[in-house]
Amino acid sequence: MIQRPRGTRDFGPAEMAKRRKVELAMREACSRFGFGEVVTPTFEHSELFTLRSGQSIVDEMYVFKDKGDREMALRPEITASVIRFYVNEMSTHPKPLKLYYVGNCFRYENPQSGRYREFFQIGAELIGSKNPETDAEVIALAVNCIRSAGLENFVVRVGHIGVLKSLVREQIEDEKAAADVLRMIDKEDWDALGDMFDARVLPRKLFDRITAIADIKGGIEELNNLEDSEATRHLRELFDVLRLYGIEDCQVDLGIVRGLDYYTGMVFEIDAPKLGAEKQVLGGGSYALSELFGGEPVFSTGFAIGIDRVALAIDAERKIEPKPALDAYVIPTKDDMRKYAFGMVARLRSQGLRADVDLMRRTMSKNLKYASSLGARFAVIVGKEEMAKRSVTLRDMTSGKQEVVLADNIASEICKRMG
RNA sequence: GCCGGGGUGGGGUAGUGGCAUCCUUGGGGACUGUGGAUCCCUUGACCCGGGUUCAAUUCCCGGUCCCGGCCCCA
Repeated sequence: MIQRPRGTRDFGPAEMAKRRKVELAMREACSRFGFGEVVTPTFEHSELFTLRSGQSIVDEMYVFKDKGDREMALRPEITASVIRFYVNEMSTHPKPLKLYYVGNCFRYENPQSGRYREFFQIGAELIGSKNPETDAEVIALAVNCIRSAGLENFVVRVGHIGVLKSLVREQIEDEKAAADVLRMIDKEDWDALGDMFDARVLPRKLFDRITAIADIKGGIEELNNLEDSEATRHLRELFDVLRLYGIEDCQVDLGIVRGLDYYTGMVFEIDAPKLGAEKQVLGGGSYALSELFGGEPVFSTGFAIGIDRVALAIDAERKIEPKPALDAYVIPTKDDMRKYAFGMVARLRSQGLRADVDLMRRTMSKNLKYASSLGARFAVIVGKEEMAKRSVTLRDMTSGKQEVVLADNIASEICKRMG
C-alpha cells in the first residue's frame, strides 16, 4: 500500500465542509476590506525565497532541479511571491494596493500537533504605505478574519522592531554583532545575550535597557515608560486608529522581533491559547521587500494566517457545525417505481436542492437507514399510491413526521419546511 | 535536527512465544410500502525489514508512520 507522505493530510468531505466554512469566512472579511484575490505559482525559483529569508527557512525548503536544470522550490510562504508579482506587473497600480491570497505552503519540518509539511495559509498584503493607519487597517483585517472564522479566544500582540533595532544599531557598530544581538533578543535568550555582552565587553547598561524594553508587554500605556521616538509615536497612532475600528483588546509586546532581516517596523502576532505548543495562528508586520526583487522601494504591511491552526482552535472551542450534506433523498417503494424516483430527483436538483436517490436497489427500510446516515433533511418516498395522485410522501427525517404533497410542488414544499 | 509515548480488520477494542476476541461499519439476504427496526450470511487486521527461536503479532534491533514536547514558525 502506498502511504501518504509524512506531514501531509487527506481531507474527507466532512472535514472539507468545515475547512471551507472557515476559509470562506476569512475570504469574505478580506473582500469587505477591499482586498482582491491573487494566485501565484506553487513553486518559484528558489532564489526568490533565499533572497528574502535566512538560512533557517532555506534548510526546510523543498528544493528541486527541473528538467531545464533550474533550481526550484515549493513555496514555504506566499508573501515573497505576491511581492514578486507586484514588482513584475503591478508596480504602476494606484496605491495602496490591497491583495489577499489563499494557498498551500511547504516546509520540511518535523510534524506535530498543528504543524505539517504541507499547510494552508490565507494572507493579505497592503502595498504602498507605511503609515500608522495602514498598519491599523491590516491588523483590523487580521482580527476580522479570525473573528469571522468563529474563533473567540485569541490574543493580539503588537510590537515595533524599530525600538530595539535602532537602539542596537546605534550602540553596536559591528554589523554582525548587532545582528547576533537582535537574533538573541528574538529568541529571548537572555543568558546567551548576557554572555555575549561580557565576552565582547559591551556596556552592561545597554544590556539592561534591552531586556527592559523587550519585557514591555501589556496595554498601550506601557509605552509611557519609554522616551518618545518615531516608533512609539507610530504605535500610539496605530492604536488610536484601531480603537476607532472597534478593536480595543490588543496588547503591546516589544519583545516580538520576528523576521529580522526584512521586517522594518510594526510587527504583530495572534495566538490561540487553547492550541498549546503550536498556538500561533497568525504572524505579520510591515516590511520593505520590493527592492530585494529589483523594484522601487515600497513599504508594505501584511500577515499570514494558518488556516489549519485556526480550524483546530475553533474545534477546540466548540464543534464547527457542518451543514447537512443533503436536502432530500428519494426512495422508491418498489422496483417499478424507480423511474418515477429518477424523475423526482432530477426535478429537485434542477430546482437547486441537494438531492440524491437510491442507486443500490435497497429495500424501503434500508433506504431510510441510509438516508439517515447521509444526514438527509427529508426523505421523498415515491410509490404507487402517491403516483396515482401525482404526489409524493415527504418525510421529515428529524421529526419523523410525514405528509403527502403534490409532486409539482415538491421543491417549494421542501424549501418551505427548511425555513 | 533533538526528546518522549505509541502502531491488532474502514473505525473502536481484547489477547497471546504456537489456534487472534468482541463491537461497529461495509456488502448480500429474509421480512408483501415506513420495521431509520429485527434476524441470518459475508468481506476484512497483528506497520515494514532484519535478528533470536522448532515457532514471532508477541522478545531484541533498525526503519517508517501517528501522537505529543524542544527549536522555529502558520
